[in-house]
Amino acid sequence: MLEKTFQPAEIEPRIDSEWEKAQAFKAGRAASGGKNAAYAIVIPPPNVTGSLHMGHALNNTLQDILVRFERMRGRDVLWQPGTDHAGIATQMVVERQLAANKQPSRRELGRAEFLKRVWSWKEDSGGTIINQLKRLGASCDWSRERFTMDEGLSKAVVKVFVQLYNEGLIYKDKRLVNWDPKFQTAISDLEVVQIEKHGSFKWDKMSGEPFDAEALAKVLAKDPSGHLYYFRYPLTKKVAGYAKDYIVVATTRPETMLGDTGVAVHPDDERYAGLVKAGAKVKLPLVGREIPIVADEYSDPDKGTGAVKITPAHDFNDFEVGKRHDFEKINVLDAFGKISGEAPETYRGLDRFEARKKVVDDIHALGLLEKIEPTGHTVPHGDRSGAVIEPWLTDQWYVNAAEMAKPAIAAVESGKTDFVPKNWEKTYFEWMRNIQPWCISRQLWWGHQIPAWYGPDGHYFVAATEGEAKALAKKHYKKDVALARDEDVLDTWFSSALWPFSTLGWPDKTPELNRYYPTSVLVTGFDIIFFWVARMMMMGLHFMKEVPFKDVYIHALVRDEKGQKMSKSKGNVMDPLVLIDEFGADALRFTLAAMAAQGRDIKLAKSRVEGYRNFATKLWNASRFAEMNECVRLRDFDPKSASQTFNKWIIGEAELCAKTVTSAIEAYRFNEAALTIYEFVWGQFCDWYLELIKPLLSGDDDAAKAETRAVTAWTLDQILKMLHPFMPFITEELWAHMVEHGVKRDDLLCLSQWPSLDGLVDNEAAEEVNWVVELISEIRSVRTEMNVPAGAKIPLVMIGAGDVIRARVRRNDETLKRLARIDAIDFAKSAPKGAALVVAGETTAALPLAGIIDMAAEKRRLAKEIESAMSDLKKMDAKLSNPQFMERAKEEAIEETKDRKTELEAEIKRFSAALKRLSDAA
RNA sequence: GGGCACUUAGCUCAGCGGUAGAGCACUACCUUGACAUGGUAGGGGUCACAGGUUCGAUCCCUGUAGUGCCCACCA
Repeated sequence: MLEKTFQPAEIEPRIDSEWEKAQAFKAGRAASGGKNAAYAIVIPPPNVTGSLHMGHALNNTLQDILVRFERMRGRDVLWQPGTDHAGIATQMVVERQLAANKQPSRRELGRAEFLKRVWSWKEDSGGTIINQLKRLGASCDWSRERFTMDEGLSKAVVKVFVQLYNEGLIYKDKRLVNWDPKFQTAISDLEVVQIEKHGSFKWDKMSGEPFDAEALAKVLAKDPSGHLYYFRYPLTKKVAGYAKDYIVVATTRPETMLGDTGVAVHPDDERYAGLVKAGAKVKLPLVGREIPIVADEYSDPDKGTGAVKITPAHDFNDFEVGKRHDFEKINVLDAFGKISGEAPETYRGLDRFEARKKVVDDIHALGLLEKIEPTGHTVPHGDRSGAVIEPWLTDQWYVNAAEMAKPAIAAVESGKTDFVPKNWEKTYFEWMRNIQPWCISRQLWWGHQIPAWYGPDGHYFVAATEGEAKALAKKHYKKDVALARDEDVLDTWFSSALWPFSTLGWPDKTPELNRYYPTSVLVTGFDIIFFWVARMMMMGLHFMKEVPFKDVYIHALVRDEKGQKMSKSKGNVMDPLVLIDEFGADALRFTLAAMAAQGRDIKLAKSRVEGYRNFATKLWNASRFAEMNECVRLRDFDPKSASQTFNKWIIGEAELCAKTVTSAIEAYRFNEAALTIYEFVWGQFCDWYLELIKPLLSGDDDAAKAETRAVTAWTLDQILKMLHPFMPFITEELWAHMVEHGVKRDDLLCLSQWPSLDGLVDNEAAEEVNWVVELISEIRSVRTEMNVPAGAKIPLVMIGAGDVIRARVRRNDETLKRLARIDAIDFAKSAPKGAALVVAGETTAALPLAGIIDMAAEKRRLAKEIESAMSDLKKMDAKLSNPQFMERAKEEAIEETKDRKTELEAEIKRFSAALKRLSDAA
């Protein structure tokens, strides 16, 4: 016997271990067939440092639905799992742990020892998220778990790097990068987040406001906070036709002036034309360097003073301007964001923000601070470190992304890869068509070390192994030399970009690679379209000559604990594991699926999860009911053999449900699929079918009873199958449980066959059941309105019933009596006196309640019914009397309107007659 | 500055060219032999606003307002 309540915590681990024992999710189980039989998804590899958050829960629930669905459809499914080494994140975790344990720091340990610690951390605690995914029910082929830094994948990374280098698609360049002074590494454009800063302080020297050093210190204490500082740069000599002996430039980053090597004005800016023509120079305050004033289109006359200071080593635009005018690039910052040796001595070693204060202070002391204006601007921050990013001049490795993007763009244009929903293509194209070189080197230790070796003169050799590099070096130098390997590692996303083929064994020609590439679909959030999807497209097309996936399903984001969308104050930040503990994995999964409408963010309400947990309980109890009534499945039961109306009806409804669910999942409309099965289970199977058949199950018609039991069992089977992708645990449990009582099953539900039902819909049966349902509902409604006690049994009189209705009533006598709480059913030509009227479609009935019911209440009810019907009728009439509607509307729309009109008229007639009778009686 | 969404019941969200839906919350009644994590019956919405297209708009188009996100720029 099933327990009375469904206990997810009790069954989930057991079911999970059964799946594992059976190796149910192993790829290649299904009968082989051609390549079309293969269905593959690679998991977006979570960080090894990660723990399951709502985004993972959603992402993996959707993948699992697809994968379980296709597995049941007989496809050979591979869901490839694994984790990402997550360069910065992991290195940070371990460094923090060292600090917490008062152990030597990373630098004190040295690279080799530190990496040993990271690996040991990874072995000990790197796998938590995998177990959390299992708790969610993710049916990955766990035997194939990969890690981006395992041997095979590292081999792929090296091969890709070397080949791209040899093809000229990877190169080394000295240019400005986004430098993170906290981690002392370069990061890519994508890892920079812009944060708005707004200043508030305003001061203008020309206004004569007093402004002393103390006031200045207060302002500066708040920086960096969005102030624009205007500095006077004195001209080296007076220029005829230019009134002042200085030029004013503005900056939000005063400390960079130490690296200024020019001033630019617009060529058409007449204010400064004389200065440019005269070849004027300024003497850079605090530094003393003489720097030129040049004309450059970059300068915008409408911004600031129209004259802009140029710091080629610390600003992306200035870098370009500097290149055009051959300005010197003076690097005034070091890797830690401190002022470097190239700046005047008094500033050296100061932190950049301390230097900022001192520069402004000193400029002010020199009388060269013209004004301070508040301004709104965005400041780049590292997405991981939160530190203010500095554009910094360094040597880094780059991928020529623009070149590699071309086939990746073409593949989406031609539909080889489709985005679902389609509008994400636009985002993809927009970024891909404006793609910048991808900086792939990181000054970290944890990651794939770049396979480049340097000779004594700095000449470098890119090769898969040190041996090969040595051979190259020998050829170059004509002798053996000592080589030093590049210290840097690759951007984590570099290895992630190879994931769809590296996990399948590439560069070896494995059977898996042949069978499962390209994969069927990638399921991911839009936040990593650029980081990951685009790069997998580029790498996949380049190395496999085929797209990595046919579809990209982009789902909504469940805003995370950072709280931008999910605000902590509202208390709507939720931990999936807590929800699983409380309501079960099935309930959480079902909730996420039901809310996964395309193109919307998901904000989760806990009550929703609770509601779907109740749904699981409902299913559980329906199964209990089946069990109690010995509804055991028959071997080779043929649903077409059913003869009872209710049975024929539910079988047909099951078919309709299965068709809708199937097509919805195929189209990635998860919410539609989930809600369809929900409605079928609760709204039809439980609310009506199980109630309708109770008389049959307790009746004496043994044949009908046997059939009904078989149909109940059969329908429950279809339900368990259809629901399984959404709620794998409870369905698997119920499926297994039935084995004891029914036909023995050899297989797990997850390996059974998806319902493919056809030709089972019986319209006559459906019509009769709909009639029964409507009549019962109407009777109940009238009972409530007439305040008939819920337990009281009352008589029912069918008014003016023809043969069809009489037959129906006879067939459903017990059902009607039971569900509408009726004690006797009679037939009459007209309603007895003092009866309440029941109208169900074309059927009229009466509840003779003389003496029980409140006549005034019944009159009010009838009047209300008439009023509402009249109002609807008016609308129908308006339509039908509109010649343009009759002329242009669709045939069905007109028919529908006419039918409705007829219906309403009949209703009004009946209600009016009833009302008249009541009034006459009174 | 460019782009993409969103605005529907008290809350969280579906939906859709032709009688507005779900979950939760709410009201009344019901411990009826599957289920109180339940049952029955209800209440609650001028589908942000203004125009337009259409026989007909919550749905399509344009605009307005508000909200959110992405990209770029920022002297």
